[in-house]
Amino acid sequence: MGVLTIGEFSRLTHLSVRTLRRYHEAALLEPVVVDEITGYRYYGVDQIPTAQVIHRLRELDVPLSDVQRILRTPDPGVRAALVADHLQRLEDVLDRTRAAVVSLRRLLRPDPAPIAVELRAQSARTVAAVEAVVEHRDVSTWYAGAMAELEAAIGAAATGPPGGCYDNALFEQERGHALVYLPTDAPPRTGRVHPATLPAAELAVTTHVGEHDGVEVTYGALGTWVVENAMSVAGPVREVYVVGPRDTSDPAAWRTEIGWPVFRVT
Amino acid sequence: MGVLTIGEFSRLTHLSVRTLRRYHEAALLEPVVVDEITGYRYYGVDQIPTAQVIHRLRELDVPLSDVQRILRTPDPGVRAALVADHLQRLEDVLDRTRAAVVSLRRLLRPDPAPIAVELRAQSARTVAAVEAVVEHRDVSTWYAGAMAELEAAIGAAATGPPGGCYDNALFEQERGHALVYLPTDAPPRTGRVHPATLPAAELAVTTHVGEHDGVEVTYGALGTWVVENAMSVAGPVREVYVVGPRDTSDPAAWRTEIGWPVFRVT
DNA sequence: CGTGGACTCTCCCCCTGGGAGAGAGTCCAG
DNA sequence: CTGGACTCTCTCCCAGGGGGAGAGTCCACG
Repeated sequence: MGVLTIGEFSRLTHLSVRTLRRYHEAALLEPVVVDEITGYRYYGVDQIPTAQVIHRLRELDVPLSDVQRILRTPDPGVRAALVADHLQRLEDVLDRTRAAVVSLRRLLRPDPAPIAVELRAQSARTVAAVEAVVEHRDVSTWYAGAMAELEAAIGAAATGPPGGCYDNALFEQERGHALVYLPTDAPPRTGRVHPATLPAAELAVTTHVGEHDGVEVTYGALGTWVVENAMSVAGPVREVYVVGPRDTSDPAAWRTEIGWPVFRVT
Repeated sequence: MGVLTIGEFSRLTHLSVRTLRRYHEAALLEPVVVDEITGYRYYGVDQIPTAQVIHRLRELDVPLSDVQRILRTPDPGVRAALVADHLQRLEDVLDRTRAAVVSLRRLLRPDPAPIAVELRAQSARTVAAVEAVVEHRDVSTWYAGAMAELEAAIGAAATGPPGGCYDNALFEQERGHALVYLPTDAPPRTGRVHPATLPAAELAVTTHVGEHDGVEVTYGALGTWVVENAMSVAGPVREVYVVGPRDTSDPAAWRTEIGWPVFRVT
């Protein structure tokens, strides 16, 4: 009478018995009754909607811990916000997927267009910057926010195109230090914006043309050039968005200057 | 000279040292030289593009084994086909994601609209069918192909709307048996199309209105009804696409009849 | 009132694709 | 020649399950 064995509940919810046991263990979906002697789990019909919510969230790759947090939230408004948050994250994943596809297509094209590389002794410069340790997957969101803040603080007082400086760890591991800047004569200190000094460095510089998504391919070509010219790379890479979405909405016209700190090897 | 330690190669490719070691172990990306005494790995500059391809494929969640297959394929055409295959799979994932979002929104709506359920003693019927054991994620693709084949074989001779019969395992585990059919008087046997008999069953039937994506919610409601009426569910579920994309392109008008085999419990 | 088959329990090991750290060995520039 | 940076292998950990073994339980039918 309204009480179901795990097998019945499994059939009704399209969740496997094993998965239900795991959800019990994770305190995500607890049976209404657990027989103390036999250990048998018994579920109630009213748990079906909850099970379905879990099922859908899992299909969206929401971690179990976050599912739990969502379920434990009583306020429907807050709950909807949490879900919306995850949907936003899904959007980001989608963006990265698109970027990877673009890169991949470029990589599979048989013509490795030669690139022009220039060695440049970059002296130190002070700029208005926003910096943080960010997750790799959040970079694009973070960049948008940081750049908006910079634009608001500097705006027309910028003395050149924006740029960024990204730690290697950001690419290799899940998180790393990132800094974006706008050059200006008197960097203010408001909100996250503050003055920062980009240290002097010997840079190998090349220009990537087109959407930013395919930039990894150019990185590879630049790296190859560096090695073949008896040098090695170091330090955080630098990018200057010479022509970007600020300037034109046509991605094909975008130009990104990539600078990689190098040092001569014997 | 053109030979890089793992650390240098890591910096150039934006793959972590650990990951490079794993790719070596998996025979995905083997260093050009491995020092027999020290075990040090040394990579060549010419391996950078390969590393980048791996990196992008992994971002698209292509399993390492498939990455290996792609890399081992010498013919660029075949290779492009393999990649296209994975991009298709990505599309499917996207579809499922969309479906999950739709379901989720429906689930989070506070009004659980009551459903009309009818108990029906369905007698056995013979139909023209296509059946297979399919992966859950491939269901939609498979369905489209199977239904196209059925339409080609039966076409106007169909005596009713198409339907399907899906094993529980298809939902609970990763794969399961699926059957789609078109009713007709004299089922032919061509290609994958063959006559099949849907066994007699006592069905609890309800109608799901709207896109098929939200159907799981209706399943839950139907299951609840069944249990609350002192019955239990069994066997593979049956769906009849009473009004579907065959009939109108307006998803809001689609009607799917869901039939769940039931039996009375004492 | 048995009993047999279906169901369920727990426990352990497996998978993928990594991350973290220990402890020892190696490379090379100053 | 020495110290610091780098690299080696090894083991353990994570999520989110799948698979199976071996034992215990439930229940309908005879």
